[in-house]
Amino acid sequence: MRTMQESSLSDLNPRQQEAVKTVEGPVMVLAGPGSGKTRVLTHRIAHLMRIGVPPYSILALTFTNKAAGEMKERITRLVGDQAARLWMGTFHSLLARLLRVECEKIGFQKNFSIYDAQDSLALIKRIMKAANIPAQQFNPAAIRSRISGAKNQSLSPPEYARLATDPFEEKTARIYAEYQTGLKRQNAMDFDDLLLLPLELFEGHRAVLSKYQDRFRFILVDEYQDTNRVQYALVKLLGAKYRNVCVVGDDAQSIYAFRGADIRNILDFERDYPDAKIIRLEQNYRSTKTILAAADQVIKNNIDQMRKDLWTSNAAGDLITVLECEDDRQEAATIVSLIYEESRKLKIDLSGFAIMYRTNAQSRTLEDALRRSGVSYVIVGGIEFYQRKEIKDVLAYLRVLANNADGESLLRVVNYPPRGLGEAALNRLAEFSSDKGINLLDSAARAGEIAGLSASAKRSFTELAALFKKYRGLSAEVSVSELVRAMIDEVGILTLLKEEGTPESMARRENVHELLSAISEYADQHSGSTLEDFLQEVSLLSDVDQWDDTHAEVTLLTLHAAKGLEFPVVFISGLEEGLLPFYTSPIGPKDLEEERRLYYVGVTRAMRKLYLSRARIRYRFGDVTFQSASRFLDEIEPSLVETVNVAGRSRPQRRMPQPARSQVGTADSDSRYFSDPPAETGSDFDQPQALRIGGFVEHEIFGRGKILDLSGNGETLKAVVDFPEAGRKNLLVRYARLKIL
DNA sequence: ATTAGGCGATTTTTT
DNA sequence: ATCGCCTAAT
Repeated sequence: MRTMQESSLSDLNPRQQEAVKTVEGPVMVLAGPGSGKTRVLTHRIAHLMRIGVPPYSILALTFTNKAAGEMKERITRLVGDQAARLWMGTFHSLLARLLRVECEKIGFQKNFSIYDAQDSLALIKRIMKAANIPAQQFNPAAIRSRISGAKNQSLSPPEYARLATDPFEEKTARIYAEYQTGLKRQNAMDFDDLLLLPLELFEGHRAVLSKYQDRFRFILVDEYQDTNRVQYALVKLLGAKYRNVCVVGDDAQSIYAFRGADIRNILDFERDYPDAKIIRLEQNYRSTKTILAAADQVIKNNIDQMRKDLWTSNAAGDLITVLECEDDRQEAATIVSLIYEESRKLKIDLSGFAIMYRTNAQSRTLEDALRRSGVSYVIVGGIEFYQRKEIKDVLAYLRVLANNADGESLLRVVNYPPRGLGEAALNRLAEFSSDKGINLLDSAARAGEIAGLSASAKRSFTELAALFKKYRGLSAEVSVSELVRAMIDEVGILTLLKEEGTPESMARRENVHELLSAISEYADQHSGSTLEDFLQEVSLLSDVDQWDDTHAEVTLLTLHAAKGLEFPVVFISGLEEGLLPFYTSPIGPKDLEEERRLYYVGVTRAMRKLYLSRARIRYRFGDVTFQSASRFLDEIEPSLVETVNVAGRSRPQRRMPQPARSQVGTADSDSRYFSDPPAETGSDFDQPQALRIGGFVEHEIFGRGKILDLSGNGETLKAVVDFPEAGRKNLLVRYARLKIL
């Protein structure tokens, strides 16, 4: 859609124009996939500004920061630089911004920390340990997700406790209560609090609410189908005075019920605003007739939906191709060879291709095949930069610096680098801190008073506390990036990693350097910004936000991450019962419908060509499993589909057109797309790329090495490899990402 | 009392 | 690959 002109309203169809021009009063836009929803939103905002609405009176809530950034760019092209003053971003990031200003009214300090799921889980585990609740019996992760669920429905701990029926819920209720006080004590909020606390703020302080109601006279919400009840309540409150609320969404693309998204939000909109104008966008500009028809055949199996009649004037296009493969490796290899083929046929570069899957675990096999063939790719999500351990360690230091009360972050780094502070010493510290009612860092500063600590532990604690005090004092004098560099230098993380001297530690060191540059860059680009600003920004980055789509690379992503995106050619892999739809026990109708919507989202990402693939044998949870075809494959009429039985071919390479095996002169001679034929698994001698003792492999970090021994098989296959550079390593083949030479 | 190193379990989707 | 948990070494 980016290619379309954006300059004039006359390029919009009548429905879109209506959605743009109806600026007064409540509006709900039901926008089918590819119906130009983003264009409508950008034009609507530009239109508001053109008729004299100041940018800071417009609140535009998007699903990702990336979407907000792109939209801002497009609005800038329409109306100029004043677009920069729009309040546009995710619920989480805009409300975090609002809380920075207002949080003291609800008992937080402005420098509050934002805890991600990992931080929350650490806190929950700590609480459970202190309360002697066995983690084997009560899974901390399950408890965390229950607590999050409760918060998404804005149930307070006492309310949740009242509703608890079984022992698990009773335990959860108790932990939930302690969790909330723990967060507050540490001046920290989790993701859910970023929504919930503003709601409490508005409900408890009508003057504050009134201020923001007057401020945000025009409210727009994108991806409305995936908002939860708290978000719904926030929009309702903020919009109550002027009622200029415009929500845009598609019930058929609601895929976050597991996270609290509530379809009632769409239905209740009509109830809350009986005079709401409902506008349907049903013309699709994205996909071929074939793809759109298939999508419609899929979604009409859902009973729970608002029917839409989507149509397109695009060409009929190619049939949808279903690939039936022997196993997951063959599936991956087939996809790779088809990418090669299609990119030549359609004359598009690798950025036009996406491979989608239901679970992150599926990416590994696909990555292997891509890497073997020298096809460059990016993964959206997975282990991203800001999730890496060394990055989180450095950020934890910065978070304590910004917010001394942040105990979770302090505990993360209290003994990294090793300072001789183990469990026993930390227990004493925690005890002291709760006795005195002061935070952990202040307790550390007074470690001398703590009975039962060794002299060396006392010294370590006070030195650590002094370190934070010193840099806190410096923060007024030097720039953020100087401050951070000096502190990390003194802490000695870089030296520690250097001394370790392994290739992994060198890579980690690189990452830390990269983080330091990122901070400098941020400080340069945002003059007057503080450490808190930077930390807030990185805490709220989503997977898609971190996706750099400027390179010619194949994109790998989950179906969830694919929302809002489009690609000329889409592969959806793993169309198997249990995987897509995903289930481990018999699936209920509600869950099945959500799985179907997820599938629908994937199908409707495709512009020109859609491939659906499945494998008969898949390695899952360390076992070989026999997979049957997904019921979703049967939901598309046979007339729209051609089925290729890759597995059944005696010589798969014969029919599946192959690029030359030698990587000589294709048109784009500098990119080596392909080096191996699709793997035929099952027999012993057809695996030239199999690991064998005495063979050579290459590891991303360790470099080249020789295989000394192999043991186990399948998921548990282990290899002993001698690397001249890095020494002898015991590797789990499944994770080591070895390239066979 | 702390730490390093080995072993087993673990994977639905995520702001 | 990473985490928690265990044991042996310091």
